[in-house]
Amino acid sequence: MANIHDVARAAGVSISTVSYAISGKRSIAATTRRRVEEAVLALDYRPNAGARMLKGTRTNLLALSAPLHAGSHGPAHMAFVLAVINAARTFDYDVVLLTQDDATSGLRRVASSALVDGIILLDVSQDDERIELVRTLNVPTALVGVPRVTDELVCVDLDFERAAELSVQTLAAQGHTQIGLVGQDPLIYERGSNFPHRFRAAFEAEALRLGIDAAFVPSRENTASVRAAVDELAAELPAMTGLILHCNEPVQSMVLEVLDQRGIRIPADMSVISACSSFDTVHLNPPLDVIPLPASDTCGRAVALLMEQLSTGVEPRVELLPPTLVEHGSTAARQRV
Amino acid sequence: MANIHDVARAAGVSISTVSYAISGKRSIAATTRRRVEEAVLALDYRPNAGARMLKGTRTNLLALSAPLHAGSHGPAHMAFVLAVINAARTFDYDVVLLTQDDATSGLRRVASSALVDGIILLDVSQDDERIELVRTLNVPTALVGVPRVTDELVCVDLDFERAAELSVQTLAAQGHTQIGLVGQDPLIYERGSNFPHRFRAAFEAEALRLGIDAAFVPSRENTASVRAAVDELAAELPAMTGLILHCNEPVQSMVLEVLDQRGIRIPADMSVISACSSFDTVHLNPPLDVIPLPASDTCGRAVALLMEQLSTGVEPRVELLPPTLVEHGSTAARQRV
DNA sequence: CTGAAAGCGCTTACAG
DNA sequence: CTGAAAGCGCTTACAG
Repeated sequence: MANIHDVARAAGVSISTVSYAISGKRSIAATTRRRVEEAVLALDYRPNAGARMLKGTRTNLLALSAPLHAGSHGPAHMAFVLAVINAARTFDYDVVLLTQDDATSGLRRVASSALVDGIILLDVSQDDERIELVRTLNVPTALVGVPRVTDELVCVDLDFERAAELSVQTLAAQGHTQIGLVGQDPLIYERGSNFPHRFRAAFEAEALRLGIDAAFVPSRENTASVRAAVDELAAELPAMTGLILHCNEPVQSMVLEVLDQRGIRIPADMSVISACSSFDTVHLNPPLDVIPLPASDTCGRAVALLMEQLSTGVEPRVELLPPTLVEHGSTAARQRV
Repeated sequence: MANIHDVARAAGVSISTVSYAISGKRSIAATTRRRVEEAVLALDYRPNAGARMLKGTRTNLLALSAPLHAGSHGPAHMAFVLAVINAARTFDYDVVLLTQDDATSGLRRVASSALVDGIILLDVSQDDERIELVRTLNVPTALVGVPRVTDELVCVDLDFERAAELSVQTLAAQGHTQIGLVGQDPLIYERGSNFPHRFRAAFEAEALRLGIDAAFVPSRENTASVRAAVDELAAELPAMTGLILHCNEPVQSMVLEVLDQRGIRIPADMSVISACSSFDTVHLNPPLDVIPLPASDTCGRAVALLMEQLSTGVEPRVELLPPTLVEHGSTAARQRV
């Protein structure tokens, strides 16, 4: 593999000129620059990553902590990982993926060996063990998700409270007076993941505020559990005509299947909103109105804030992205009976 | 962050002694070693990753190329990524995950900057563009999957041909004479992914050899497509009593749902085998006999062979792991009518 | 059993 | 506009 000396020799310049020509950190005569560029191309030169790291500038590597928990949903998980990697690449960063159960030891390892310039934490729970660690690590960090205590942290997430309110308001404005919510796997609530709680609490508060009868049930990812969940909602809310789905893709799909089996038509008999979904709801049958959870937006913003920390610095903050509702015809004004 | 000089000072030894005490590459007096270990612990010292890389020994980083294609199945994909990371960690390696569409540029980047010691290629297609690249890169590489031309490559995979034969043989031995195969998403066949073709071809060849009537249909991941697939098989094989599922988890689940709706009981009316599945089929309803596709085995073996290349060297080879059948009661001898 | 020193390949003040 | 040189933090022959 060619090194900077090879390039310098080929271009007939010193190694500092090569370095500056590549980094652009000082002005170079146009002809010199061209000669260097040609040599770089001819030798397929790329600066040695270790040497760059050692000089203490940038490693161009960031750590992505994405532990896989019980109840996590593979595709959604993957979507966030991909979103972080794509965002990182736009800043010329590569990503070291840490997934081991023992999340803190991996972070400690890559941070204290100065392997990475920064850290992205995914799937943050309310009392996440990683929070305390990154406080001590002194490595720039951005979280996707909001823990209970956010002091000194940079956090990005969809505004789940607003999303819940928007869901309820939309259905309430259409005249629905009994609204059900199918939630995530119970495991996810138990583990202290923050967004399901935030969504559920805001759902119930907003329903109360608007005088809506509301009921919530979690559901596991299997047909029996989904069927039981739907039946439980129907029992609690006999006149339910509005349904909010805050669960993963297979569960949403199963809910629609169960409604179909029960002869419940969408939106004639039931208005359905898919809330905070990181997949495309037009592939569902029928396509669902959706408040998207855009992995690329939240992760992109988190990566951007991380990059800002590396350069200019960033004040600690919690950024909540405003939810929007995209209609696909699965809600309608309530039929008067 | 403490460096090796800090540790040397704290332990009252030279930096070379610190280095050797940590690496164990030469014998050290027990008391000296203890002093060094204490200093390392006290200062929370970890060698600088860049400096290690620069010395040209090991970066302790490997690149995982896992492009996400149309038709890829999220959870299965994730399972393989996780399996590689877990295996890498057992060798004290971290993983840089490359997922961009432009797979070759990422590999070129991390390889020629000497960021990684080796490369794992996932989801290899028959004429994968990455193959030619890694041949020129001169970086140890192991593939999970088998391309059309395997010269000079180290490849690991489940033996899909044997798996197909084992599926057919098992059902044939039970007296089934008409056997259907539900395959992957058509996109996956079009893209030239190798294992679906290998499985399908071996399925048809083995059926022919045993005098079994066989039919194959691909299926997309939606209920309508699955229903159509099942009906097509039933039309082609009116006396079908054996069914092999070589498709992702949701599709397998939908097939079972459709069979249930059609009043077809498992295994009384239909013996079903889940082939090369990377998920747990006991959660299906009913649980299915399965030939597992153990991501941890194939990926673990690929990583192990990569590590061998880094030390002793490895002859190019194609290692096909033998399939096994795990019974869960979804097959039975054919009912004579 | 241990230490002094070279050198990995860069980046960046320092000089001109 | 360009070059010579220091130095980042290690590992590893070389010496003793």
